[in-house]
Amino acid sequence: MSPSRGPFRGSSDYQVPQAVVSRLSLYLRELQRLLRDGHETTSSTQLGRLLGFTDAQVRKDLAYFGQFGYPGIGYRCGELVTAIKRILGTDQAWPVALVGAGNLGRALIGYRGFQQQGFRIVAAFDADASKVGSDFEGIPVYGIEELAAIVTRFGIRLAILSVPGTAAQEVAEQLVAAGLKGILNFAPVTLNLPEDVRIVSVDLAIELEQLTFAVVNRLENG
Amino acid sequence: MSPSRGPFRGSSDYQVPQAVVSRLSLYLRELQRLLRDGHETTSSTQLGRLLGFTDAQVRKDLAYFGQFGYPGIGYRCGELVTAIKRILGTDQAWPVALVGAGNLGRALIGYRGFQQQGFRIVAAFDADASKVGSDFEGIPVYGIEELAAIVTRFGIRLAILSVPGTAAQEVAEQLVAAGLKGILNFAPVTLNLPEDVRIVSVDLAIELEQLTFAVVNRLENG
DNA sequence: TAGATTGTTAATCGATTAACAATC
DNA sequence: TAGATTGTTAATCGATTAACAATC
Repeated sequence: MSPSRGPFRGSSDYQVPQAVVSRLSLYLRELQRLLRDGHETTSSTQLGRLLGFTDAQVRKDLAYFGQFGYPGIGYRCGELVTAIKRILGTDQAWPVALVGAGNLGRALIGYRGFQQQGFRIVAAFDADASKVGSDFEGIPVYGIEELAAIVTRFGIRLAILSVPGTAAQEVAEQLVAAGLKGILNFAPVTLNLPEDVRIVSVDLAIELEQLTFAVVNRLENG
Repeated sequence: MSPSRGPFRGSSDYQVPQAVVSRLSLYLRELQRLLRDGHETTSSTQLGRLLGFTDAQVRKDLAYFGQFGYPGIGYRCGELVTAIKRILGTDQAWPVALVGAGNLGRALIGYRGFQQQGFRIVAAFDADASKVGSDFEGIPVYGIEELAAIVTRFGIRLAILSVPGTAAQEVAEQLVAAGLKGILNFAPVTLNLPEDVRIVSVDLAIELEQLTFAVVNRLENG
C-alpha cells in the first residue's frame, strides 16, 4: 500500500507491532515537549537521540502509518502531533469509568496527566456502600449495580480497574457485561476476558521488580 | 555454559533480553497464585496457557537462568518461586525512598502490593514545606535536602519518583547525587541520567493511549 | 547549487517456535 | 513399562539497522 500524507484511515490488512505503538506514544510526548519549547520542526535523528533510538527506527515506525515528513526538512512538530493523536485515537476526548475507589483509584481520579491527554474520568464505582453517593474531586461514586446505566448514559468505552486482585476477575466480567471495550488493569492478576475486549495491564510491584533485577544485574549498561 | 540447579549466581557474559525479564515477573505472579491455590507442581504448558505464551517460550525463558524443572514432572511451584525471587533480587527486602508526596505518591505509600513483594517505603520527600515533618501512613516526610543523609542511614538504593514532570529531571539528578542506583519514574518525561543508574518508567497517560489505540484499531485480536 | 533528510528496500540481527533425545 | 515433560538445538519468524535514491 502507499499511504498518502494526511489522516490515518484506521487499520489496514497488516498488523502494526506492539513495540511500534509503544514508541508512538513516546514520540508524541517528545513532540509535545518540543512544541512547548518553541520548536517548529524536528528530525528522525533528533527524535531518536532524545529517546535513545536510531534515526532509522523513528522513520520506519512512522512509515507504518503514512508519510508525515518532508525530505530535506524533517517533520513539522505540530502536524506530527496531530497525526499521532489521530492514530492513537486521542484526537477526541474519552470518557472513562474508574472502578475501585481505594487509595490508588482516588489518586488516579485526580491525576492531571489523564486530562492533559484527553481522558475524562466521569464516574467512579466502588463496592463500599459508605463511599457510594459521595464524590472525589467532584466525581460521583456509584454502586457497581449502576454500571450499565452510567456507561450507556455517558457513552463510556474505557474503564480503569483498581480493585483488589481478589475481586478483579469478577469485576472485570461485570465491566464486559456492561459493554466496555477496553480495560486499564492495575490489579496484579491475569484477566481472562473475551478476546474482543482490549486489556492493558500495569502491575506496580512488577515494575519495581524489573528495577531490582536491573540494579542487581548491572553490567556496563542495559 | 551449563548452569546447575540451585542459586542464580548473578549475571554471566551473555545478556538476558528485557522481554524475558518481564515475563519472569509474570511467571512469579502466577506461581505464587498456584501455590496459594494449593498446587505443588506445574508445567511449562500450564504456565504458558495461564499467561498466553507457548510452552517452548516458558522453558526457554527459564533456561536463561538455570535448570529448575524435572523431566516427566514439571516444576515444583515453591522451588521455582524461590529461584525467581533470587534472580529478580527480591529474595531480600528493599528499602525504598518515595520522592514527591502528591496524590499519586501518597497512594503508592499505602500500596499493599509493594510490601507483599518485599518493598518497604521507609521515607518520603517533598518540596512542600507544609508537608515536611508530617507523615503519611506512618512514613515520615522529609525535605529534599535531607535526602543524602536518610539514604545513607537506611541503605536505600531505590527511589520512586512521583513529582511533576517539570521538576523530574532536576530531582532525579539529586537522587543520583545522593547515591541512588534505581529509579521508578512516574513523571511523563524522558530522564537523562548517568548510564549506571537504572530507570524503569511508567507513564499512566501513555498506558491509556495504548488502550485507545487497541480499541480503535480492533481487528480479530491483538 | 550543495547539504540535509525523508521513505523504503535489502541486510542483519535477535527472538520465538518446533522438534526431539534425555529423563523421570 | 508407557506417558509426560524437561532442556536444548535447529528452523522459522519478525524486528532493527544500514544504505541509498528521491526530494526539498
